[in-house]
Amino acid sequence: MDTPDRPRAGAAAGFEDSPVFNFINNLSPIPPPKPSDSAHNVQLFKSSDLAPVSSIFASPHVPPTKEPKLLIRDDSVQFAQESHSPNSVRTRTGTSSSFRLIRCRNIVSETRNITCNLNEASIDSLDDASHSSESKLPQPTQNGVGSEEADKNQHADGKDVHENQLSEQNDDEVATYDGGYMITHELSGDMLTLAVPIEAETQSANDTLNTDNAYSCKSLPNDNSNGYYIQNSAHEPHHYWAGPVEGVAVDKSTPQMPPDALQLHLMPNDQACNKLNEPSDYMPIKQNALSQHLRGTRRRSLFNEKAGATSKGVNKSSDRHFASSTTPKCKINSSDNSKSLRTPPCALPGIGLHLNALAAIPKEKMVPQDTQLIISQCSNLPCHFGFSPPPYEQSIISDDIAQTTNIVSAEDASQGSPKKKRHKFDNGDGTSCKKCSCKKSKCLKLYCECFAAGVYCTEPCSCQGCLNNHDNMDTVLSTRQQIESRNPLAFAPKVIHTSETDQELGDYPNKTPASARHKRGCNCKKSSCTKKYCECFQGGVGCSVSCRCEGCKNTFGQREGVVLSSVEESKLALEENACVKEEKCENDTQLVIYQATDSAPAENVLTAPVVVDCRPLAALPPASSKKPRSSTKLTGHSSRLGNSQAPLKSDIMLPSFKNYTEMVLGDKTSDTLKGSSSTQTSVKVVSPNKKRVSPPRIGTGLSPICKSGRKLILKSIPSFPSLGGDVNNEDPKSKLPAP
DNA sequence: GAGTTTGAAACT
DNA sequence: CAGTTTCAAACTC
Repeated sequence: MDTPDRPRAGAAAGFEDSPVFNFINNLSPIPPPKPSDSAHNVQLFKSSDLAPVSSIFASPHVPPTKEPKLLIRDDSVQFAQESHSPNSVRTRTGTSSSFRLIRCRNIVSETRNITCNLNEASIDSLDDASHSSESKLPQPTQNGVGSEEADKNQHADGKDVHENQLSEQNDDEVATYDGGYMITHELSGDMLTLAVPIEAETQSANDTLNTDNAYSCKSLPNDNSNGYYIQNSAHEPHHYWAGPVEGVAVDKSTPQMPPDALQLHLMPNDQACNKLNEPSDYMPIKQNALSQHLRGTRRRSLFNEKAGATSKGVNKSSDRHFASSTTPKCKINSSDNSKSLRTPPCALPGIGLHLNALAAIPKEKMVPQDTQLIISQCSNLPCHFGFSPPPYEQSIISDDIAQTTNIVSAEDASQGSPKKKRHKFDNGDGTSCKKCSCKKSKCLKLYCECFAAGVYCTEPCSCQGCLNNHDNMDTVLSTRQQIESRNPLAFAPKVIHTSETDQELGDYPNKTPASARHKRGCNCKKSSCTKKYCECFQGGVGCSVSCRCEGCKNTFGQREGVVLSSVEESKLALEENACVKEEKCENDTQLVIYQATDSAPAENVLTAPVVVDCRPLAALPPASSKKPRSSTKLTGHSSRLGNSQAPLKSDIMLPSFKNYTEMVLGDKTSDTLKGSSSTQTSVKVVSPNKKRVSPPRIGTGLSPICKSGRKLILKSIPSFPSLGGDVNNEDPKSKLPAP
C-alpha cells in the first residue's frame, strides 16, 4: 500500500508521499481511455467501478442492489470499523463506502496494480474476516470488476461473497444459494443487482416475514435492494426490475464474460477511478457526474435498444451483452403476434419511469421468489425503448420505483380487484409492462401507458395497431422526441418522490411530503382525488399546490392542507418518532412484517444514518379503499433499501438532483438538499399500510425538509452533521474532511 | 365483459 | 393560453 517514501521535491512532499499520490503517479503510465473508445470506456468504467458508485449515488433506475446492502450492512455492521480505516476518505455510509472503495483501491493498486479490486478498500472498511474471504472469491475469476462489486456487496456482509461468486458463475443457480440474497454482480457496477435466489428469496421472504427483526432490515433491504424488483405479484408473469436488470442479467447471463469485456471493464475502471480519485476532494462530485453520466449512457446502451443503436458505438460492451443475453430472453417471453416483435420485457432502468405507483405491495406479492425469476430472466421486463432519464430524475425515480412497486402490488392486493383489467406493473420506473389496451393511439401517445413509461408494448398488452414495439423503434423514438419537444417532462415520472415523502407518509397518511408530488398536479373535478382517476392519488401522493382539483379529498394529502400538513407533521412526527412502530396501519400483518424490519431501523433511528425505508410508499388509502394500499412489500422495502442507497446516490446526485428538484418540486427540495443533516439520520419506517411510520427523526424531524431521507442523505454528504444516526449512515470512514 | 365515467393528452 | 376533442384507464354493473 504505502510506498510512502518517495522523496519528492516540493513542499507538498507529504502529499506526494501519500499512497494516493504515488498511486496516481503509477497510474499515469496506464493509457487513458481512448477518446474513440470513450464510449466504451465510459461503460466499462461504469460497469465496474463507477457503476457501483454511480449506482449508489445517482442511479435512478437502478437501485443498485449492492448499495443497499452495502449501506445497510455497512452501516449496521461494519461502519465502525470502517470509520477507522485510514483510507476512507469519504464519509457517508453507502456512498461513502463506494467512494472509499475507490480510493482504497487506488491506494492499493499502487502496490498491486490496477487489478486491485475494491475488495481491498472494502477490506479496510470491512471486517477483515469477511473481507478476506470476500476478496478471494470473485476477484480472480471475475476480474476486478465483478469482484469489486461483489466485494462491495459483500462488504456489507461477508456472506455475500458466495453469493457473488455464485451469481457470477451461475446466474440461474442462484436458487441454490442460501444466502439471503444473491448478488448478481454485473459488470457494470450500476447494474449490479442483488438477486435473491428463489429459494433464498422464498426463505428470505419468509425470513423477512418471520425473522423480520433480526434480519429484516438487512434482508429487506437486500431483497429489495435487489433492485427494484418489481414484483407485482407472484402470479404476475412480469416482474419488473426497476434497475438495469438486463444489463445485469446480461452480464450474468454471460457468466463467462468475454475476457475482453472483463478486462476492459477493469482497465477503464481503474483509470476512471484514478481520474476520479485524483482529487480526492473532487471525487464525490466527479463521480457523481460521471456516475450519472455513465448511467445515462448505460441505460441507453442497455435499455434503449434504439438508443443503443445510436449509441451502440459507445456502449458496445453493454450492447453486446444486452443483445446476446437479454434479447433472447425477452424474445422468449414475447410470443405474441404483433407483439412478438415487441421487445421482450426487459427491465428498463429507471428511464422514463413513472413513479406514480406508491402503494405498498402486499406480502403475497412481495414474495421474492418471483424476484429471482425476474432477475435471472428479466424476460418479462418490457424493453425500454428508451430514453434515459436525467440523472436527477433517476435518483428520484429510484425512490419512486420502490414506491411504485409497492403501489402496484398494493393495488392488486388492496384493490384486490380481481378485475383489474390491467395490472400495471409499474415499477415506478415505468419499466414494467403496463398492459395497455390502446386502440387508436397506436401506443404512440402518452395515452398509452406503455409508451408513456418508455417501454415497448409487450404480450400482456391488448393494444391494437400498436407501433410501440421494437420493430417500429424509429417511429417510437421520433414520436417520443416530438412529445418531449412539446413537453420535456412528458416522460418524466408523474409523481416525484423525495425522501420527504417517505417520512411524511410515515407521519400521516394524509400528509404527503411535499417532495412527493405529482409533477403537474391533477385537475380532478369529480373524483375528489380519491380515485385513480386522479394521478396524484394513483401515484400515492397528496395533492399539492400545483393541483387544480376541485373538492380534493386526496387521502394522501389534500391540496389545501399541504402546508398545514407539513407543520402538523412536525408535531406528529415527534409523536411518531416516539413510537416508530406504532402504526396507524390498518394492516397488522403487514405491519408486523414491517415492524420487524423496522426494528432494525429502530436502531437506526438513533444511529442509523442509512435510510431504511421499509416504507410503503405513500400513505395508502384506507385498506378498504381500492387504492393502492401499502401492503407489506418486501420489494418496497428492498426498493427502499435501494433508496437507502439513495443517500449515496444523493451525494453524488446532489447537484443535479437539486436542479431537478428545483425544477420540478421547487425550492423546497433544494432546501432540503441544503438541508439539515438531520435528515440523514432519519430512518424510514414504514407501516405497511399506511404510510410509513415516520422513523424517528433524530434531529429534527419536524421540518418537512428534514423529513426527506434522501434529502438528508444528500445534505449529509456534503456536510456531515454528526448525528448518532449519522454515524451509522455515515461511514465512519467518512472521517475525511468533506471536500 | 360491456358500458360508463373520468381526467389527461392532444388538438384547435 | 384557453377551450374542445380524443383517448384510454378506471370504474360500475
